[in-house]
Amino acid sequence: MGERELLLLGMLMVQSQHGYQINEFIERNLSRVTDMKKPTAYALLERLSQTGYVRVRTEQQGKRPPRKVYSITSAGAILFLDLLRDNLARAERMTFAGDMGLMFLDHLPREEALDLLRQRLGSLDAQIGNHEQAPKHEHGLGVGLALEHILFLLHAERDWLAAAIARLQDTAQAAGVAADPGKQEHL
Amino acid sequence: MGERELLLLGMLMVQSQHGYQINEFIERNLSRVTDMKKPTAYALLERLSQTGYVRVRTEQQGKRPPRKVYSITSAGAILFLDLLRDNLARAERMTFAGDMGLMFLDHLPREEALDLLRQRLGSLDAQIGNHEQAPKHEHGLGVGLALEHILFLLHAERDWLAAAIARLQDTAQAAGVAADPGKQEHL
DNA sequence: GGGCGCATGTAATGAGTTACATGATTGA
DNA sequence: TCAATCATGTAACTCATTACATGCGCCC
Repeated sequence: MGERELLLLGMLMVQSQHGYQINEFIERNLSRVTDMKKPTAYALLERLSQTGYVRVRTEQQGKRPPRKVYSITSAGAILFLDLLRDNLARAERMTFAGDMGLMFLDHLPREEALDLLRQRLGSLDAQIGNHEQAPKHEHGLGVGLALEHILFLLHAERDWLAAAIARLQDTAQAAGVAADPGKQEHL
Repeated sequence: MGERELLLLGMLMVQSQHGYQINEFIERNLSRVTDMKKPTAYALLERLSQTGYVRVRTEQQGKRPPRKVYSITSAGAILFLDLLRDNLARAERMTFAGDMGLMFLDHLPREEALDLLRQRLGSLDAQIGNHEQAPKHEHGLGVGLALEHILFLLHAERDWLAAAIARLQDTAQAAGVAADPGKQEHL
């Protein structure tokens, strides 16, 4: 049981909601913090209700499609706090898909590798721009913190990448064109 | 097709190897960069051989268990370069499980939340220590880069967390004990 | 003789995504 | 009248993990 149920339970701690409403909120306001998709949320809500952590009541407004309104139970509230404590105390291990490429950098001509990394830098800048124009404080303290955290890490990543590119340019000039593929046996 | 096949193909670009050897190397030297498990690697190698990207030959040394030695094919080398270019150029979107907790920070008494975050900080420090004592340059340029990258991000994360804790301590003192849970509707 | 290293996997399970399905209502 | 919004899902699939299975050789 992980972040996703923490998110759902947390939203239900604030107020009872139906699935569509939850998904809307996530898509509109939390798309930068989570990538959970709608069917996942629906399925998880269903499971949480079967395990007694949330309660469901079906509601109908006029002739619109019926809604399933979820409320958190007391067991759910306890679970929420447990998951929350655990999540706050734990530092997730970091591994990045982008590091695989880095490891095999030398299999490409240095100039091409640099071009590709510059593309990476560009798309990183785009992400940062996108984050920065997002409204900062229309959510609570916590959401603001999380958003700020991501933005901070995005900047750190950008800085590192820019520095790495610069270094690689230097060593390329210093060493001539192609590095000698001498010692293998350790990548 | 993602980082994992890039890793396997990359290792076979350097030299032909059998599965056990690959898994050993990953476990010993790349455990900080990837979390791929053995059965996954075996299964992926099998699939790569069925799709023609690698070639297998079975080998026996004395009476030890027979080995399956994998070599990359020309199609595999092309795929490797494609995956590599793609990986280098792309900036992965960042989302962190740890941000879920941050969002719901205010559901805990401020002091407890701070304690938990201090635990997170501690485990972060442990990770950093672990990384720093690892031998730096016994691998190629690329692996060194990747390792350094992770370490850098770990430090950034640590710095941010320490600052966030400090800020939360300040606002806690300034605002008295419990923040007013006034406006809901937006977490 | 007991445990670790070598070397390969299988089976069961879980988590999550994508693409699709349905059907009424509201607004331009 | 046409598209978007509301509201719920299902089915098929992919990807990866965990736990287990097997059996010989080597070293203490």
